Amino acid sequence: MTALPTLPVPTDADPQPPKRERRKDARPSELMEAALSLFVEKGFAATRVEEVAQRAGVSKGTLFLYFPSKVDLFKAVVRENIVGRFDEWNEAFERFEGSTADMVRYCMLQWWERIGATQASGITKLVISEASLFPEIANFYRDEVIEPGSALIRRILQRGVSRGEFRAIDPDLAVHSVVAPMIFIILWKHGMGPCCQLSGVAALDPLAFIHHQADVLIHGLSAQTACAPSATSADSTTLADSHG
Amino acid sequence: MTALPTLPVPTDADPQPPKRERRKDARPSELMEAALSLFVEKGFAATRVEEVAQRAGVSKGTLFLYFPSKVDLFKAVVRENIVGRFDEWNEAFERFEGSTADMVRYCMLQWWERIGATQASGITKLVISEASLFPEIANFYRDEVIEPGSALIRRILQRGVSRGEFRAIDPDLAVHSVVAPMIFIILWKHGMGPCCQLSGVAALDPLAFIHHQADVLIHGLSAQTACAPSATSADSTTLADSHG
Amino acid sequence: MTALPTLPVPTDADPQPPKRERRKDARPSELMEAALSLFVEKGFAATRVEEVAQRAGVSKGTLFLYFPSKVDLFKAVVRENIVGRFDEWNEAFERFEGSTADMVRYCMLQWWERIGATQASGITKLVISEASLFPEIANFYRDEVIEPGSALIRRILQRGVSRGEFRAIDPDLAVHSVVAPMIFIILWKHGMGPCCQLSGVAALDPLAFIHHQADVLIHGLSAQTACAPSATSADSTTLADSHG
Amino acid sequence: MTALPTLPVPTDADPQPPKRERRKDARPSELMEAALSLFVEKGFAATRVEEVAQRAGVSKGTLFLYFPSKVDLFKAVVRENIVGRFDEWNEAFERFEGSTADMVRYCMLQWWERIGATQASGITKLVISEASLFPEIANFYRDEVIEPGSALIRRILQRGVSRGEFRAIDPDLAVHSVVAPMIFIILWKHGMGPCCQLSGVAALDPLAFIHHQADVLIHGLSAQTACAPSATSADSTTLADSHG
DNA sequence: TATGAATGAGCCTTCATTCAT
DNA sequence: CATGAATGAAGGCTCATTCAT
Repeated sequence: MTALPTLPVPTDADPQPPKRERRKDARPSELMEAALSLFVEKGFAATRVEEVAQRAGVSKGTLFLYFPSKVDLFKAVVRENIVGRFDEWNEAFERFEGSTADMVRYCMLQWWERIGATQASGITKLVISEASLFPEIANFYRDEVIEPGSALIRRILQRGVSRGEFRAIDPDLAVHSVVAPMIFIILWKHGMGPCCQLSGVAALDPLAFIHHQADVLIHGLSAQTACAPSATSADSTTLADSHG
Repeated sequence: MTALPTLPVPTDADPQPPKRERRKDARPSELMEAALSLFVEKGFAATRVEEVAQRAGVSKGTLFLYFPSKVDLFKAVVRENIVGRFDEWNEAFERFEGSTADMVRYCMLQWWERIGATQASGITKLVISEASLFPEIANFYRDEVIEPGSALIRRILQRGVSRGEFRAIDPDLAVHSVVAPMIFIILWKHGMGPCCQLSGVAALDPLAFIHHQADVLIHGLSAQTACAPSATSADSTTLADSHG
Repeated sequence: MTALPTLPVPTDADPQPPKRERRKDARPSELMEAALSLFVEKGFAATRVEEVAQRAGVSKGTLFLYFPSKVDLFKAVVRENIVGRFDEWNEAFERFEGSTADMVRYCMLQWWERIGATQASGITKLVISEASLFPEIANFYRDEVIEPGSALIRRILQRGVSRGEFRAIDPDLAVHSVVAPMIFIILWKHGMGPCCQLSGVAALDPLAFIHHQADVLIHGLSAQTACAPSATSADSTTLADSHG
Repeated sequence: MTALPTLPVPTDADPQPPKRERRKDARPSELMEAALSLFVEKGFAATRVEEVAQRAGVSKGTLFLYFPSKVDLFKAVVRENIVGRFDEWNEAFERFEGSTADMVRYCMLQWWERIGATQASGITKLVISEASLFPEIANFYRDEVIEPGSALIRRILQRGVSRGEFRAIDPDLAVHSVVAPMIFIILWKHGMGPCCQLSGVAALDPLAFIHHQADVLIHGLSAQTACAPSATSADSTTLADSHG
């Protein structure tokens, strides 16, 4: 501790002018990464391109060297983060030999690992939030993500029904039962979560919730249930209607 | 299940449009109504105050007579439309004598009738989408809606567990199982739905889905299930890991 | 001269903040007038909208209240200053009973009074200079100004030929002989003139030149010329060709 | 008229394009050539340096290796292309022994061949269009081209008057009568012509017009005219006034 | 010397907000 | 109170110019 280093200690205010680096290959992904986090955080309109450039460590002009416009940047971010993992998952589905219940749980966990827990989940939040402003994006997302994703889940559920593991539920409705918790997690993660401290009941541990939800779902779809809910269901519907 | 609240429900939208007789008392709410639909549709940033004024049938200047700024208008819209019906619903819960399964279903249907199917559902979409830009609003929403709502649902689920109707699930997690489909419905209704034609698997009939989801949920939570999912759960985790 | 006025002498730096005046009707023409002079002076691209607004005594935003874009402002300026005086002139032509020589001179002088000497002449300079950037404008100008103007002049010249006052010249070529000096005057007036002091031979007195040119033109077209230029013409052509 | 200058005229454009062998000596002129055509076509402001570089087959950076700035490039282009052939033409004038009428026609045709029909004519268009933005250029052009050119034409006309071939016109005014059609041709060629199809009366055949204009001019200036235009002139002025 | 990625000042345009009427 | 013309700060985008390679 006696001999203090006399090397010029870098002060907070960086004295050297920002080096003008030439890194053509790295720029687009750097910019998209910066854009992704800002878009997710603040929405499309409230994100300024200069801020994106700043976060990527380049100037405003550089951004426009790689993306013709802010909208194009947005589209690129969406495209980049939507990797068609459905082929891979479809293949896994074909080879899978265990119970459909296991398959459902496996699917949800995989989704969490590959999508939910990553930055890519921000895209979903983004698309849902800005859908009305970018119908083109929304349609693109529907075609590339929603439809194939739903189709895969539907096939899994259908398998369960066909093999007598699941009750004879409407697969089109059941698909949403699988998707809903995922959307829920994403929105909590990117919407309410970061900005207001959610404690107690409102707090959300994504992985725990996924496991729980898988349990509930599998139980709920299972053919081996003793109770007969149909009568109750009819009653409550009547009740509801009487109030409508 | 017998005694259902038949309180006179105040309809939100005044049926006769008072075009001629324009009381200034009505202005704020007319403006907020116009603002709500635009905010929900286009988000905060993309909504222009002039458009709000136009839709409310007044001039741009008049809007600022009632709301000091666009942000204040936004906050007022959210505050005004966040109606906690939880007192009413808590009361109904206390008086309810039927099965907890019925109560869960009843709850979800009521939510759909009173919130989900109305303009009020837009508020949720709004708050979730804009939460990061308005932490104050997010906190307010958490305190006024999320916390009391979650508490109510938690009490219902707890009742089921206590009375032996439901398995011994973690009520804090199960709450999300009830909320997730509602959030999902809202976001589909206000996000993807209006702007891109969702067909086939992706299409969503809210009421049908609520009924389906109630079935799945009640089955999934029911104590009368024969199968033991714990072992399966362990297996599938292993599977997931081996595949990851 | 003894009692000096003690009224507050307005200093150069206007102390009162620029009054916010409401003059909706006057704005467009004020803006177009300011724009005309600036466009003529500096060209379209080099003229900044802020400068136009400033010269018109309004803010930048106000300009866009009346003209959707800079291009639209430009188009409006052109349209506004292109007054079809051709109907009036055509009518005068029909009623004219004097010699065609008088008619030609009258035409040129009228042009100078009504167009050449006014701001409107700047439009021609503008259109010619920026034609390639605004083909739409150029076509518009051709249809609305060049074609009808040429047609009128052609009719006048044709009258001279028909009545034996003028030689049997090609009217289509002769039209340009009338137009060329006008264009020349305009370009000198708005191009070289204002920015470089032209003295001696290069100086240009528009009215004197018009009178002179009318003389030359009338003499040149006149049927009562003794000399025979055809032979000379042929010779010189041969000469020119031998050099080409 | 007999002895015409048969000097070997240096052709401007190198016929064989040296694509392969790119000497750096050629760069500046290649760049200026590219710049000239673009400046003429689109004006100074609307021409992008990158486009100039591209057309010259080099990169943007290279351009700035030879010209410090866009303005400097512009000035260089103008300076380089302003060729005063007045020494040559003055010499030809001294030696000329034919009629002044022939000399006038010869002059105009020579101008067309050497200037009007070549790229060089674009310079005039350029200078006139951009004069107000570049007063320095305008003054330079006046000194190098306008003044000597006018002086030459003035001497020719003066010769005609002195020898009794022409009437006693004001030579300073008559100079413009010679110049005006040339300016007119240039502006039509580079301004309206390329961007809007001019048909019928508005169409312009430069060479035919030059011949026609030479005829008219020579007739108009000729001393052998019988009619007395002065009285007519006075009348028409009165007419104009009474109509104005 | 030549390149072209990077820069940033400057421009057009929008829109929340103000204020004279 | 109501209006809507006027304002000006702010943001998207361009392009002349610089500089590391």
